[in-house]
Amino acid sequence: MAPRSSKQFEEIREKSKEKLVYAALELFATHGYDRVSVSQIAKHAGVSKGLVYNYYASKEDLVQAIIETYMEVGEVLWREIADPDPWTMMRNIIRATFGMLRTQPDLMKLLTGLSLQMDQFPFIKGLIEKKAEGYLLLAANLFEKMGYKNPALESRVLGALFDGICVQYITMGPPQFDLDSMENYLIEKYCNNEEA
Amino acid sequence: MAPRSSKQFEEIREKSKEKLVYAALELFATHGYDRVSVSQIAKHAGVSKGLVYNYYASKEDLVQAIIETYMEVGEVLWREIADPDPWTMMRNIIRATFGMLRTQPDLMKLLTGLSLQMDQFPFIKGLIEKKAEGYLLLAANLFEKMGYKNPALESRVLGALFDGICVQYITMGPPQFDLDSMENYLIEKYCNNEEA
Amino acid sequence: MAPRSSKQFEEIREKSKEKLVYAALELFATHGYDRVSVSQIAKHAGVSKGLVYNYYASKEDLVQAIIETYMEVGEVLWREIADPDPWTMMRNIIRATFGMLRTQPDLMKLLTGLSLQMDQFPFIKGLIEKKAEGYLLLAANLFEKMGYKNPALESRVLGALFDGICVQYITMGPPQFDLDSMENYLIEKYCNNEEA
Amino acid sequence: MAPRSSKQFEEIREKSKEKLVYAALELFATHGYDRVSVSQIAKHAGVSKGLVYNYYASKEDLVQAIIETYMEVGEVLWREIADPDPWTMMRNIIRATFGMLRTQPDLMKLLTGLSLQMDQFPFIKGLIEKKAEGYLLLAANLFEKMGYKNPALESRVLGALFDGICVQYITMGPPQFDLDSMENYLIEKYCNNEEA
DNA sequence: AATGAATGAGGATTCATTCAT
DNA sequence: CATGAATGAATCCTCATTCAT
Repeated sequence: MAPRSSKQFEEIREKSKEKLVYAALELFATHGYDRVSVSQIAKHAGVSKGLVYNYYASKEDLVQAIIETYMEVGEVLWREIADPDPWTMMRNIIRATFGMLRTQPDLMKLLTGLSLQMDQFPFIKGLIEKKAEGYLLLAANLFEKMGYKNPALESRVLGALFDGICVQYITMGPPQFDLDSMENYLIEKYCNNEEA
Repeated sequence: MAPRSSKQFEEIREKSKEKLVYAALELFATHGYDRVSVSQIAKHAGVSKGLVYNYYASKEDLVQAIIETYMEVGEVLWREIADPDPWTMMRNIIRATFGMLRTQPDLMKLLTGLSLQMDQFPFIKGLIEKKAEGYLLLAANLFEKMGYKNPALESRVLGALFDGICVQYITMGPPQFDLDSMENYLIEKYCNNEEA
Repeated sequence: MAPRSSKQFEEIREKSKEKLVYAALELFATHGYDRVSVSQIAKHAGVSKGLVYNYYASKEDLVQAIIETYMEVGEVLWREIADPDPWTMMRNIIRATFGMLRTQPDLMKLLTGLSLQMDQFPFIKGLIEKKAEGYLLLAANLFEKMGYKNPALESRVLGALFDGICVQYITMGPPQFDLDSMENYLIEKYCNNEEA
Repeated sequence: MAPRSSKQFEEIREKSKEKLVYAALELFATHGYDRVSVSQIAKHAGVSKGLVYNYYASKEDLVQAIIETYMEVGEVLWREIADPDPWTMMRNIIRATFGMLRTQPDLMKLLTGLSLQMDQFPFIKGLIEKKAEGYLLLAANLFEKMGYKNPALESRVLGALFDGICVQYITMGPPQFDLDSMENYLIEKYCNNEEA
């Protein structure tokens, strides 16, 4: 039997890792990090418990990998945001945020849960802080261009609103919480040139 | 030699329970329900592990007791809300909400964390749903009186904003997140008769 | 208030002890010594947990007291056994044995259970051995007078039969296991002069 | 480097389970189910505490497995019982019963102990009842063929005798309680064609 | 690369027992 | 005499992690 090429090995590795990351995200989001055992994850992913430790040094390492993996996926949405017109750019931001919620609800749920336990997960702390800072600067700048009186505060309000929508969407779910109307409302409110 | 009177016992009981509930709330809020052991709670409260089970049938029973205890405390703030003028009443609601956050940040943190695991804590589910429903009706009614076009949606937005403020205040803390300016902003925005 | 006389105290003591012993026997027999907690016993007896330790040094001390108390009660049945005629005396023994089962089923159940754990309850070991020895001598002597070929063996057989009846009566209970017909059968079989 | 084959795993599993079941039976029989901790069992078996739970969901699950395992072993003795001649068949039954006691004294002890706590161990209840019913029918039928006047009662008596012999053999042990002479006595008494 | 047997620290819970009043 | 609050050792069980194959 010819030895597998290293490329083949790489493929196998990636496939297993993907299965694991996906299964873990699903379980973590549904039941919470601490209520899910590594065994459960392995079983859900259809691999052996030991394999998890072939790829990830620890359970905590695994969450970190999950978050990095899926954040990356989500970040694509943020790349197309820039626009010379602040109202248009604001609309892009809102669209990206809601898009994130729609395409990655599990990731958002996991992140929200972990962010409440930041002292237990140091890597989360850094990540969240960096994101928040970036968003705040960006949004404040936009609000300023749009002529708002207190851009810093305004961007905080919008940030809080995004978080709140996330929490409610997570806890109440689609049937009761309607993302679409909320999104339209925000776009109408924040992206209308006449408002200023 | 005479046995203690039942009043004496009652006092002792209450004192111990208070110590426990207080210590547990603090730890749960800081580290999350699943990361705190009953031993840690007992040690933090300065009593023995076994005593916890003299008063609470289980760890879950304890959280429930915590929530009931401190909810009651917080609910006082909501009793003085009613007012014939909708703008005044809205201001009272905002004040009560922020008051809650200021006086019971630990409770809010605990509640937020648990609400993300509602399926694991059935009693939370009921509690949150009831609260949310009550708030939504009340706020929608108010917004209608204030002449808003879409009162139902508007009340959802404000609700999400409250949740978001809660999350941000919890995760970022007082130095970085300024409750006061946020409160003033909201009052100005929502409770100004001229807006309509 | 005049101090209670020591006689009154004695009466109170006896009443409490009786309540405890009775409650404990009932629970031990139903659920087994190790499955019953001192708290349960106290509650079942309607007294406080602490009182148990006023009267008995330990849980084990309590079982011992139970057994002694109720053995004494049962032993009355064995005092009237003697009779010059061996067939009559044998009938008296059988009657006494079945009487014991009928009047003290709980005691018998407790004893049977504990006798299987003799190494854990040393006092039981002594007690059982003494009883057995006494019975074996008595019965062998009787069987000899009645003309049986192998009185020692015969008395062992009857002893085993008594034990087995006890076990079956305990496990299957009155509706399915009929003590009366069994008793009559034994009397007919063993106490009939003509058999020899 | 290659993962073990499932056959290898099976062997390892079976070996560990056997060690556990054997160690547990020994301890349960000697000290009683409730007096033996899972740790003790693991230590006695020479494995870790955690391994017990790899194979058995709970301590109760373990007893059940023990009983099933060893019952099976014992039941071989009962397969060769059938015989057209009722006296011969009766002798086979007696032999099988005593054989059980001789080869599986620990199992018999465990079963006897648990049968006194049937309400705590539902699976025992079913098992015992089924066995008893089967035996009673079989024996009654035999006694009828042998011409006994009251076959049902007679089979109950013999059943009780078996139980009693079991209890006595268990509590007194081989030196004092002689199984052989008892067995011979019963065979002589019950399996002699002339008696009828 | 993949498996699952094995480990043991740690967690929730129970309970006999003590003791101040 | 009587109470029940308080203790902590011991128990059952879970689970992250290691490792031989």
